Amino acid sequence: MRLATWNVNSIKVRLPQLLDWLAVARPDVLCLQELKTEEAKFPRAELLAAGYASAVNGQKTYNGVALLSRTPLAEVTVDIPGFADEQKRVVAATIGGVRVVCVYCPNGQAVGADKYQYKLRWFAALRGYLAEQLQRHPHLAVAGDFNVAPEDRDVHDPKAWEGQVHVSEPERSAWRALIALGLKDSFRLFEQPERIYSWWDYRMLGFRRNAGLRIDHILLSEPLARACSASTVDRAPRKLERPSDHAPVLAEVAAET
DNA sequence: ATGGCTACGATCCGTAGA
Repeated sequence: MRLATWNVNSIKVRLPQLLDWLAVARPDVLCLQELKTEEAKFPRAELLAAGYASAVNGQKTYNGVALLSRTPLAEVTVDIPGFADEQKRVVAATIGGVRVVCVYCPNGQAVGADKYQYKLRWFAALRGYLAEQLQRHPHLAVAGDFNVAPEDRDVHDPKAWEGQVHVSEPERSAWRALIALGLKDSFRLFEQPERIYSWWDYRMLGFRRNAGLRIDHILLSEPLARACSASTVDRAPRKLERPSDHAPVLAEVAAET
């Protein structure tokens, strides 16, 4: 199974690029974030024509997530059960025996802001949810935009970013609490080149300078991690005209798991 | 120099992203 995640920053604007990328990269499953679109306006028919069924948790203007799959999506659920939240950030489904949870974790805005407190509360709720999901589904993948750069090597300029939102210790601690559930960062299962990121600021020629952060991740439960043969970032879509500020992240997991 | 871009939904600016 080729599993991928991509924050498209508006499904409406990025649909042509998404369709092109699906045809070339041919993931089996793709987690999408920041649709910025309600479900009624989600391009379900266009994606179905391209060979992908979808499960959507949409929202107008902000947030919004979807799961795309070449094979049927079963047991679809939305949001984090028991966590009251107006923002549409989670959709999950079972695909080919793998439970896939697509997440768009809060940005946090700035350390100490109300949105930062919300981010930390949200991560605590996510941890509880994933603990329960792991009990039920040993073959669990959690993919999406986590808005956390786990280590300094995931940051283009750690000194400039020190203590800032996305790298602050409480955020990294929340990340490690997910890892402590028994989830593996698929990207770090392998030797990787240095300075690989998944997001670059639109401003300041961020992409050209490779001034980025690695904040989009695919977490795998231990049985899936053992079956994982590769994990990469595909920078190609970020080079196009009018790109998303995020690049897709992929993980290859052997089919028989 | 603490900005710089992009998307959205409201207008011709504010909110949000990271």
